[in-house]
Amino acid sequence: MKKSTENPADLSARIAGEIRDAIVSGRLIVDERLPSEAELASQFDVSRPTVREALKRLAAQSLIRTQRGATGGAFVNRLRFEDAYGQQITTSTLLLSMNEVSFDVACEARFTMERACAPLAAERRGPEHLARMRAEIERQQQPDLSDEAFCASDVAFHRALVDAAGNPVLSYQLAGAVEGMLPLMNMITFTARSRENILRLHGEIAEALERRDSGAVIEALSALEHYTLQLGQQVIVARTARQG
Amino acid sequence: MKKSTENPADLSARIAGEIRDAIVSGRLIVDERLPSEAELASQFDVSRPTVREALKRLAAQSLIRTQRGATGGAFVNRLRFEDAYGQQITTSTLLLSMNEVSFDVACEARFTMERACAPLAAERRGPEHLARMRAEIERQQQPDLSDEAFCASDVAFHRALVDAAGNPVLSYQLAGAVEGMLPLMNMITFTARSRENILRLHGEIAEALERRDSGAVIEALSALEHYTLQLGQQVIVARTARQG
DNA sequence: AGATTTCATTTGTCAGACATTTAGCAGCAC
DNA sequence: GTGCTGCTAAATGTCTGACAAATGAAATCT
Repeated sequence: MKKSTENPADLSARIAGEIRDAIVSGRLIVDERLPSEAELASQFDVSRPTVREALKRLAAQSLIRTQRGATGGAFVNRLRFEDAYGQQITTSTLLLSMNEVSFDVACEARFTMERACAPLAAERRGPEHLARMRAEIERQQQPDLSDEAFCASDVAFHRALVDAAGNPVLSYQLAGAVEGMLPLMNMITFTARSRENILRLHGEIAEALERRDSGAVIEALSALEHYTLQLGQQVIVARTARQG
Repeated sequence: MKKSTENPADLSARIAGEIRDAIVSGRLIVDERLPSEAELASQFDVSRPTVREALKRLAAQSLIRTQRGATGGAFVNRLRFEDAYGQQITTSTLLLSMNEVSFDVACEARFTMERACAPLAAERRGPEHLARMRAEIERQQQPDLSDEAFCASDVAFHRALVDAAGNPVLSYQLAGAVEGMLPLMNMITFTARSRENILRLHGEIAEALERRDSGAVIEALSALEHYTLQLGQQVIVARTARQG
């Protein structure tokens, strides 16, 4: 009952773990101030640099924030979605880029979840969501758009679709799944023809959402999944050829 | 173009950011060894403790691992799902427990994603998944089971369902959504009657999955969502009453 | 009373040292 | 030559002590 994690870890990791447990279990509540570094050092019977390493670990996970000065110190951070987004995206990106996950699997997961959002989005979408989607469609029509900008706009489009579901947890999960695929998507060369195909499907999605026709949204998303998979295959082939 | 993050941050945060960018962008590849702490200190023109704080930040995100000894050092870590799970669960748990997300919203997100797994699971489920689910159902029937153990078994049951979809990214996302709700679920007092209801639905899910009837799985999951929401409401009421 | 100064507290950073771990090499015995 | 032993060097882990910078609050002056 004394130490939650296994023994032979680094001191700073152990201390970070103990404080993390205290936060997650609720023994330390939001905005509560932790003891000063010197006090923690004496409590855990270690030096201040060791305590600092532990605190930096927690700061990296956005569990605490620090403040300098007389009334400063380390405070339990109220985890915000923006903070969680960043970590989620970093993690997803790495899982993909390190080949731990294939493009196909990531693609399937992404569109599976996105389709799951369709019924909610069809029910709850507001005019602002339609406007955002239409704006991105318009941008995607500009012929002098770079491939990277096209990808970014594509992400924004799907982001609007997911946000229309009105559930921040879904938005958060999808952010990782969609933006994590960005690096690979950015390797795709979008021909005029492929842009045309994508644009047509985006248009269908927007229209279906306006009609609150979730079935049509799902259908268009499935078509888009199939097409994205095709485009992704080309990148995979090119990449493995270069590596081999 | 020189520094990706804003200027007035801590040195250790800036250094961690630069190394993180190098990893995410692929300039540092998996299992590559970073320069020693002393070399990094001289490269960034800071002291070794500062470098160490930066490295601990990265270690907290499982981006690097360190090894002591002659050929030791910091190595770019191949991010594994197990590592990602832990962080995902911690993050989800905190988002919920800090009231940043309501139980209803989390519940909706969870079951929405879980239903999305149903078609894949119905198609790909193997005997081992059915066996795991049946084992958990059996455990849940034991009348002397504590509420916490019942919850844990419930999580394991749904975990098996999601794993049956055969997509590790979905498993990863759902792990956060489901296990993040555990602390709140653990506050529920499961009466004999509520256990009976849940067990019946679990049985329906397992049977439907065996028949590869995704429609029936989705139906049972929706019923379970509705019932979970009811149980959750009681907890919310109790909690706000205690706080107010 | 209000403005200014001083001060104590706390985090941020640095320098240097020692402990510990670990791989590789040299040397010795067989 | 082979195999074991011990040494050595390199690297991380930890400690001590110190100073810099920020910041709020108390003390002081006008």
